[in-house]
Amino acid sequence: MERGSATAGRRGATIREVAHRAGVSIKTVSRVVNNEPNVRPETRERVQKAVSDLDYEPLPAARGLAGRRTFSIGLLYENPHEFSYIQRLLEGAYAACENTGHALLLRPCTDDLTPAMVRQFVRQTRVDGVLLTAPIADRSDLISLLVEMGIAFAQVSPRETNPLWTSVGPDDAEASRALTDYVAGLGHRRIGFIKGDPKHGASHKRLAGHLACLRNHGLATDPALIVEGRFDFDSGKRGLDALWQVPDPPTAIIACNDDCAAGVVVAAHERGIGIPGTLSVAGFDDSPTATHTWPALTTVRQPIAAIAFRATQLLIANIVGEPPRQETFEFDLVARASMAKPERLRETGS
Amino acid sequence: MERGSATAGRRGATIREVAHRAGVSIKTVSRVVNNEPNVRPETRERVQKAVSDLDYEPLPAARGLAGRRTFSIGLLYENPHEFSYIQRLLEGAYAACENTGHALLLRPCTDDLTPAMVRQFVRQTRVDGVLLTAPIADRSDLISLLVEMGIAFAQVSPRETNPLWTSVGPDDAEASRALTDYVAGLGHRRIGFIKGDPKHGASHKRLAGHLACLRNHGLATDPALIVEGRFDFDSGKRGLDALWQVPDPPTAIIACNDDCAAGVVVAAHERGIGIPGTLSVAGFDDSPTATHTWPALTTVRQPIAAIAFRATQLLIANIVGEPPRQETFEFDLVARASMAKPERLRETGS
DNA sequence: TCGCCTGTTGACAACGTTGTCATCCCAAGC
DNA sequence: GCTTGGGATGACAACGTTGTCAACAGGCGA
Repeated sequence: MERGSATAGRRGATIREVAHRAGVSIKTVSRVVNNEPNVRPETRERVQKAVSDLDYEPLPAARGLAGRRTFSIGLLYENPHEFSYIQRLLEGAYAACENTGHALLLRPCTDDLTPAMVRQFVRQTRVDGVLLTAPIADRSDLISLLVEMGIAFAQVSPRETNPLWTSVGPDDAEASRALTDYVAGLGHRRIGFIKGDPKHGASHKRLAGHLACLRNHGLATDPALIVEGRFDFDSGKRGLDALWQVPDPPTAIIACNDDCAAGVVVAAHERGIGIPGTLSVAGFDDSPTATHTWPALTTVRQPIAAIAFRATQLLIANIVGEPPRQETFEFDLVARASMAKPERLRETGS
Repeated sequence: MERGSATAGRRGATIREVAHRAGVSIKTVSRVVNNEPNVRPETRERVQKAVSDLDYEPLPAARGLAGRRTFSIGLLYENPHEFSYIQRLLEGAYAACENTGHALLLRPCTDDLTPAMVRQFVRQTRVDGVLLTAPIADRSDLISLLVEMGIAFAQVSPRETNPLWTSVGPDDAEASRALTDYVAGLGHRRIGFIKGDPKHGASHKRLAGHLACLRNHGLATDPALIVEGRFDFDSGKRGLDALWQVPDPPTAIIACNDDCAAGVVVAAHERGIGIPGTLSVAGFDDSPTATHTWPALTTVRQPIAAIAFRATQLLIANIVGEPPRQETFEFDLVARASMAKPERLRETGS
């Protein structure tokens, strides 16, 4: 029935527990943790061992209160008028936070976000909840970790929804179906499809929607017309190269997103393929890129900012005890000049 | 010599002072501030008046410590491999924060960030310092506010540096001079220039560098060749339209950034102007756009992430008492297919 | 009239850390 | 041997808020 070490369980060790284990006062632990001078190397080492043994991480709130420092800095920036996927995400999430007085802490990463990194982020910042954006939203290792840590989270555009967790996303399968339906409706019979990064749930849903729609139209699904890709410009160029080697090449290509579609457009220009005369092209997202190619891209607009806003709202609600919810957002088909009837039809049609 | 109201000065009112002024206990203030039930409407109103009179804002650290909630949520996201200006900024700033255990709090905004909004952000989050990114970096009203509040800040890519404040940015004037030098070196004599948004310091520095270089080359500076613009695609299209109406149109156009240059390229395509045959085009930034146009853009690469990283480092150093510093970063000229010798020269030259 | 319940309010103890200051110890200088 | 000084350490009081629980007032039914 000790004083300090009573709450060693879920909530993480306190400075008192570290001090007890190292056989020093809490002040000395504080000195070691803050790299202050005047601690015997031997003592320092002993404290450091206790710190790592107990996986101690100082509580920012306590530090801030006692030390009159928050260890946080603000980043003010002005969004340009047209902005990228991630900026739209931040915009929506920030707006939701602003309404409720919550702060938004970023954790950008490149490919290899490990559970250990997420764990450290959560332990260090002590955020109340976490927003998991695609493709991270589908990382089951991270989800298990958060569940285990008891941290609320919300998935933005996950591959699969789960009634246990809150998630918000576009209806990618339906959007893809609508786009393919539009393309087939123009008279295209051989439609190429460039897949997205398999890490993203959207890639699979868009492919599924596409295939389902082809079946509805009674069109054969030639496997040669479905090629690998990523959500970037280069994969679009490679995609066109691959599709143009097919004996009977497509008259239209649906790329996994606008950046990829832009790659198709540029690669087509390089080969002297007329757009939309010889080849029609479409993308997804209605990103700035979509109107910056020549000709401008037919695409599907997803309300990313609104999705992030809603996900953040639901996350905050979940933190204060509301049950998790799953929501889906509407999309808009945006027809532009990159997509037209196939040449044969146009010649005979009018 | 009262207990609670001794520190009413700089640091902001505490709950105790509000309670004293409203003639209630601190607990009742807490209830009102947190919208808890069971407070007489009359009492609630009295407290609210005291809150606004004293401009009271609860201290997040104290709240977090007492209430076991941080009122903050984390946003995890994966940067695509090529990313925009702001994403590069965030990337650099986050990396610097990560090294020191600081948290990064966002404050995105659209055009109209007022001092009141910044004040509220700082009061609410209690950040130790603020990163001011272009174009906000040049807002003297915001700078005065921060100085007055005693909040450390660092400017990223400001128009002017000041030995009193820390600032980090690219050498825009020199970069612009180098680019114009390169263009003139190819033999272009009539060079169009599309200005950037006048809110950005970079716009002025780039124009100044351009003009200085023209003088060096002994080229006349035809005012008709300098047109207004913004840092976006549409202003590039408008810029080309304007420059193409000049009696003796330019053989090369330098746009304020890559998005703008992309607009020039697309507008040129629409008019059937060959690039780089009839018209050469260059941009600034080496953004993803630069390689997504056809042909790819000659541009100047600025190490935005590195700049943001360094600015954040210096800001944190400044917070702990280091003197402010001003630093400038190197640039790289990136030559691509959108820029070549003017046609006349090429015909006679080889 | 007496309880009892419910709505309102406040006193006080956390919360986990850092700042301040006192104490102790040891080596160096006289 | 005694003093002095400084490095190492700890006791204790903040820091500003929320949670807990007790106290109190007033309305209502018995």
